[in-house]
Amino acid sequence: MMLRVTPELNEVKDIVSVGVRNKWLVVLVGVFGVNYKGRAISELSCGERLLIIKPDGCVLIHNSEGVNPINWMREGSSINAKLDEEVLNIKVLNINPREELVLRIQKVSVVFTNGFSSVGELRVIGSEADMARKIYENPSVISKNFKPVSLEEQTKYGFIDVLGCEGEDYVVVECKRYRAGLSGVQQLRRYVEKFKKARGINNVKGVLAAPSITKNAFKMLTDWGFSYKRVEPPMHLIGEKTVQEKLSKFLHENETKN
Amino acid sequence: MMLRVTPELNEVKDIVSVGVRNKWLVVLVGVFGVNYKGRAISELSCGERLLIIKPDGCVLIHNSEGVNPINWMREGSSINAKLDEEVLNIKVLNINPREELVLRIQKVSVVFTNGFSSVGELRVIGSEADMARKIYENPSVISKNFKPVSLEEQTKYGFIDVLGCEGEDYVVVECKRYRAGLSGVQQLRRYVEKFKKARGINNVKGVLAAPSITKNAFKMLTDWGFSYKRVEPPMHLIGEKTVQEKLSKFLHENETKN
DNA sequence: GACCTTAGCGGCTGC
DNA sequence: GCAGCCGTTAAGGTC
Repeated sequence: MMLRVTPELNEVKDIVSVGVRNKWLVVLVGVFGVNYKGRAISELSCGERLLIIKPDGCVLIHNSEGVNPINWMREGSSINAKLDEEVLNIKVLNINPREELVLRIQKVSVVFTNGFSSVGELRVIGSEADMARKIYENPSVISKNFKPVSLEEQTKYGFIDVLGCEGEDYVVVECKRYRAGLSGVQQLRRYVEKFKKARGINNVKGVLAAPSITKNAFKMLTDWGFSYKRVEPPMHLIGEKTVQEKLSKFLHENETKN
Repeated sequence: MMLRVTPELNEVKDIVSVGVRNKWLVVLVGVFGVNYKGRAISELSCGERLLIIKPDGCVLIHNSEGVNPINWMREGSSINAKLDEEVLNIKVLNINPREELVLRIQKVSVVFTNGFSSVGELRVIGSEADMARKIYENPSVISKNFKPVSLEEQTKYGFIDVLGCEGEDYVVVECKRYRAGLSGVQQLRRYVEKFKKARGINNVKGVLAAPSITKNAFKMLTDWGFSYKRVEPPMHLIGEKTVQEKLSKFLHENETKN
């Protein structure tokens, strides 16, 4: 590990270079400005910021606020530090897409680099796919006679979350985890139209399943003859205990399956 | 500033607490696992990771790879560190939406906290709005007779990027900065239909302007009687010099306007 | 590789 | 506050 507090810029250059060459993690707090040219152009004037260079070569520049970086480069970039007079210039290059980031570092309060390799797996439950699965397993939330047929069925025009039957009719279900908006209604419309055309039939219903729906979306939906079904997503404001039980259950099931 | 290398966990607790209380930046590299409960549920097993707590209270947990954090909490969270036996537990709470993040820290290689306040402004050019402006100012990229009427008409009939006329007809233009897909076609369709209905007219054309278009999207577009116009976005693979000129020009114009 | 989708999307703008 | 939508969107899956 290498670490310096309020270092000279040539020391910073060395630490950054070593970190990058060894594919270590580099963290730097200092005063610098940033220029980006690539998919867009941006100019960020000088200020105190946090620079992170990860082992995979991606670069993050963070402000004092917010979850997202104010500037960044994706993995696989080439990184080069050069001391020009009173400024340490770090140039980050990517090909495909061709883009370039230049940092003009004036002052550094801390910099360090260290070997860094994350292991460990992230497991998430509560996605939209989980919601479709919930409907597939509890078809009565759509209607008494709804019989699900397929889940996440791929078509040329996107994939249908749940497809099923209701008596003589087909039913296409589009799920939204949160309040459904216009685009969800249009997705549903697209799937229903394509399904009708592909099968040469007309008895296809469309259902939008979501915990709630915007006013405009509801109007559009009913204008087109579709219907809305209120369905709570798998993880909507459920209490501590339930969550714990669900998580344990999920993890257990997952482990026994593998 | 406070900084420690391979500290004891009680020292870590103190540094984190001081940093959070003072609304400083906190950076920590160590071995820990993470549990999240809120909009979804996730479990991240133990591994070496980077923790950042920003002055605004948002929390980022980064892996050795990728631009995005593997776990995070948005600003305004309450943060509490507690030492339980051999583990330092940091609990982060947010209300609205109610969510909770728990870190189980086992080992720390570096931790520091420091005052941190970013100033400086980010200016970006090359967005979709810039593309609409480009079309508005160079209407011939749509067609010889195209006469733009309004730009980013964001309220009346939806967010129409560019609205214009072509002889007797109205033309609705939807822009995409990158290869246009199905959703872009649907947006266009929605705007055209809305516009027709609002005006009670039928002579409305729809044009999708983008550097390229997917095969399916093109089929859908033509099926519905709309057309595609290849338009390069403002910043597509342009050379160094051009970029510099554009940026200077843009900045200059912007400054003289203000 | 093209294509389509979701995301604990984030963030912004307009009402 | 809601609603709609862009993003240097990113990341993941299927065909």
